[in-house]
Amino acid sequence: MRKVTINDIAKVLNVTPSTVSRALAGNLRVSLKTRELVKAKAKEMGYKPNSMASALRKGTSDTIGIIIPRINRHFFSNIISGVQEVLDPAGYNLMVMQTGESLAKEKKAIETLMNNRVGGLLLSISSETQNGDHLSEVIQSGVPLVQFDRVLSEVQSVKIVNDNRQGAYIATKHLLKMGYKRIAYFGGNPKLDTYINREKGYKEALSEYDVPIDSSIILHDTITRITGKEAMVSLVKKKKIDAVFSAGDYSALGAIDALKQMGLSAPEDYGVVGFANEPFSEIMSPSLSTVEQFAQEMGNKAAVAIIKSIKEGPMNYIETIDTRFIGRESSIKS
Amino acid sequence: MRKVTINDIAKVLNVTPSTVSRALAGNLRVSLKTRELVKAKAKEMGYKPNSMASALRKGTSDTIGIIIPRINRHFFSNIISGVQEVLDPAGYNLMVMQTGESLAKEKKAIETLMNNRVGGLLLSISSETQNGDHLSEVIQSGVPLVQFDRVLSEVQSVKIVNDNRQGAYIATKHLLKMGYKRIAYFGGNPKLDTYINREKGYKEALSEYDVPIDSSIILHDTITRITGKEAMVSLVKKKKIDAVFSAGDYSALGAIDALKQMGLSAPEDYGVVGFANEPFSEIMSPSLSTVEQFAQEMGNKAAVAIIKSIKEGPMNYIETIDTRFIGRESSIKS
DNA sequence: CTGAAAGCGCTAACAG
DNA sequence: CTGTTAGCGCTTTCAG
Repeated sequence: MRKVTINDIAKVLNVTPSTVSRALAGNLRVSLKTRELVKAKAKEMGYKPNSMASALRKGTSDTIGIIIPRINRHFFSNIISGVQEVLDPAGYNLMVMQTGESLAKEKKAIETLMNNRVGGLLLSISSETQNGDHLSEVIQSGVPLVQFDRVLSEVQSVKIVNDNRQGAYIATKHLLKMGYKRIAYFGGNPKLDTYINREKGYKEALSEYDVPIDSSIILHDTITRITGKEAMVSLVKKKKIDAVFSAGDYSALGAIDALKQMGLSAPEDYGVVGFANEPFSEIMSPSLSTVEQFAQEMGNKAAVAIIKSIKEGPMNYIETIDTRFIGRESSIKS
Repeated sequence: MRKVTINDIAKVLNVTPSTVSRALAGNLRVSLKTRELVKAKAKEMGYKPNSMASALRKGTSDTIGIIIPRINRHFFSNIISGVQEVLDPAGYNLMVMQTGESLAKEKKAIETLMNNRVGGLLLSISSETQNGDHLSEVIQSGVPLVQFDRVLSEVQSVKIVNDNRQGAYIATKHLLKMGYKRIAYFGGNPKLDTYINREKGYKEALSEYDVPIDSSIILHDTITRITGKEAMVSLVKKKKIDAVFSAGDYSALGAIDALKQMGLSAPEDYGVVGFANEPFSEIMSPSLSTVEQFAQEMGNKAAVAIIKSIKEGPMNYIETIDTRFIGRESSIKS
């Protein structure tokens, strides 16, 4: 049972393949009558277009590639969801690649996607990625690129990012308003823009409240539950702080683990605020104050941008998405 | 800057495209010397194979399609991760489609994937899907199919499933061992095999302990946090139960919400066990006893199966993955 | 061991 | 409004 092609339809209808192709594409240059005739026959014969053939001929496909560090992270899977929300009705498909935070895998993913002649590329770099050397091929080939969340500022492309500075700023300010004064910062990879900006926002809030910045309570690579817990134990023992703003919910959770273990509690003894609004943050006890990032929205915007770039050619601008502070038990003193 | 093709390389080297093609593919019928020569030249010229052209010619691609209800569910994103773990080193790519639990979208996803001439199809059906009519095209075309987690038993294909019966059985048995006697069941869509089997396991355990099965405390479509909470409130008020085995962690969480709201607690007043080992289940308070499903492993197995089916032709067998019970605070009386 | 030739299925000038 | 022609880039018989 060979697949039916446009040639088969053409023969049956005594027209040429071109006409069938045009009719199927809804080209107005073919008469309404033949258009409908062709479409009906195609359906009747069970015709399925061959995307490969079309893509080969056109030199580009309706598939968009997306590269992310890990798919099983709530934030990223929601972005994907948001991307598909837009791509799907527009007739584009998504090919998903994960880097697992490895630059080598990122390079390979880009290569594979380019070999597949994707119509566009959505990228959130791995934590190992330091520059855009491996993207030159993409740029030169003219395949539109949209970076999101973790972006390389040096690379020309649309960039969709959270306002990490603003999010950290309001979170820290909230702690200050609540009366906490010696607020530690738990950050991630200090080379990533994401964390650089969160630290910036944190410092900005402190300065605004004339709280001196103490580098001994500003910690990097303290972003997991374990490292957050260890850091908290140490800081509490040294009596250095009365609150933590953590650039991630997991390390904030670790901080709360530490408090519980030491017989202390939030918000009474120490204030704790996280970042990301992970699902567990609402459910844990005490519930965790945090900063919500609109992943779905980021996905939507990235998708809209890539479609626009495909249609109108590569663009180059930054779009920033506001975050929202969510006050919960861990930081609100009654 | 046009892309360099196999013809370009052939010209430069004064050989034919066939030879280049063969050399690049590592065909042993071409001399080692030319093979290396071609490869070197290809690299030098920045040759990138065109997957489309190859796929068109061969009639099938190295892309595998996967269809899932929602990507932003911990369970499914972990499956994808597991799938890629295997596909990636084997040289296959993944195209991801979501149905959002809609049959119409599932049909469309299948069509798109078939139009893209995927080499194989991984599928976990939507909750709306009742039969495999829409899969006949896949089966007939000879594209290998592997179903996972939510499967249609009538459809011939490899099927990778959790042992839902066994998971529910051990979870319920655990509650019985802890001394709970009147155990409610919170289930999902009663037409899905997944829930049918969980209910089966639940009943099996009860029978084993000579506990009569009471259909008034067996609830379906009670799988969200909200519905779980409502159901729990109602059952507690009626004094019908002393424990719940919930076929999902969210509804178990809802049950605990209900208890808290009524000034009751687990495990003292009521025992609660969930299913899925969602990340929050460990973090919430009381921590939730639950059944762990090995999503990553399921992904691995599905990927292995699809590769095997691609190489050796469609197969038809069921593979069951054991689940593991995790006892936590919500059900362990001291 | 290499070449010649054909074609996968579709689209897009160009012509009429 | 429709047909002719050519070709996207690659693989694969069939020859030699």
